[in-house]
Amino acid sequence: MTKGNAFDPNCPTRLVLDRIGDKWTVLVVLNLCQGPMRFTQLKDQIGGVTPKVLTQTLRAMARDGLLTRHVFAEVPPRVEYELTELGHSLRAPIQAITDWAEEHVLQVMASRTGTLDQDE
Amino acid sequence: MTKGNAFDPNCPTRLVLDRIGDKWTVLVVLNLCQGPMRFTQLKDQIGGVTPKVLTQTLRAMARDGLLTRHVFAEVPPRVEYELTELGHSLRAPIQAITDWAEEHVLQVMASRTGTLDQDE
DNA sequence: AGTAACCAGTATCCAATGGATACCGTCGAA
DNA sequence: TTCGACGGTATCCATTGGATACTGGTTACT
Repeated sequence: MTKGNAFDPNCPTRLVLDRIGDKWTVLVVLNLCQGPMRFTQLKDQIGGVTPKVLTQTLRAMARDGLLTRHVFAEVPPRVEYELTELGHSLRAPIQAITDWAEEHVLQVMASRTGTLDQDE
Repeated sequence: MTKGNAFDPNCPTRLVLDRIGDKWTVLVVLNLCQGPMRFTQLKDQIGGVTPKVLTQTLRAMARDGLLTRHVFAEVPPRVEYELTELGHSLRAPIQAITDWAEEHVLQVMASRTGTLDQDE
């Protein structure tokens, strides 16, 4: 459908782009690739995320069908988040982005600090 | 270097992730892939972006070495933005993301609206 | 002569978002 | 009895994003 006009703000692709463009979403996917995980575990893994924001992220991702939220009726409470098939399918493209980031971070940092002596 | 710990907030990969995770950055790259472009042209192509934000985005991208900003001493003024080699190298991973978005947007929308009758 | 348009932005203001911090209830362990 | 684990909320504030209006030099139009 309407290939390439993610430039149209009404294009649904933009909505999807907004979600997966989210910093935390990317990190959540990368974590959950390895299997289901609990809230606190996730929070500890992903440095710097506050519980509020993590909750928001997870809820939004669940709403979009990227992951499931499974509450166990236990005490202490246990909630597991697990990628859906859809969520798993995001892994490859996200990996492409993070690979790029890791590969080129030095160039970016060099450019950012005005050090223009990168010759790669 | 330190593969996989984009989870550490101090990891430079996070910084890069923040930039390329930016909605407008992605759209700018996609536009500039086809060749250099002027400010207004870019603004018109990318629906919904305000000049202030576009300026911010372009400046940040230039700072990070993703594109160059070429000012022509003409009147009316002309400023051309062009991807650097580094910027071009971002195309593939970004394309992977947008392709995913276009492929799965229906599933996401279906999940979002609660319509669970999506079966490919 | 006056005026409007072009271009690449600023300036200003307001709403939404992100993030820091503190707190909650339930239960078992010390 | 008080503490900690767990999975979050509640509250507050700073930063950001976005909408709208404006600038200035020149040329084209009326």
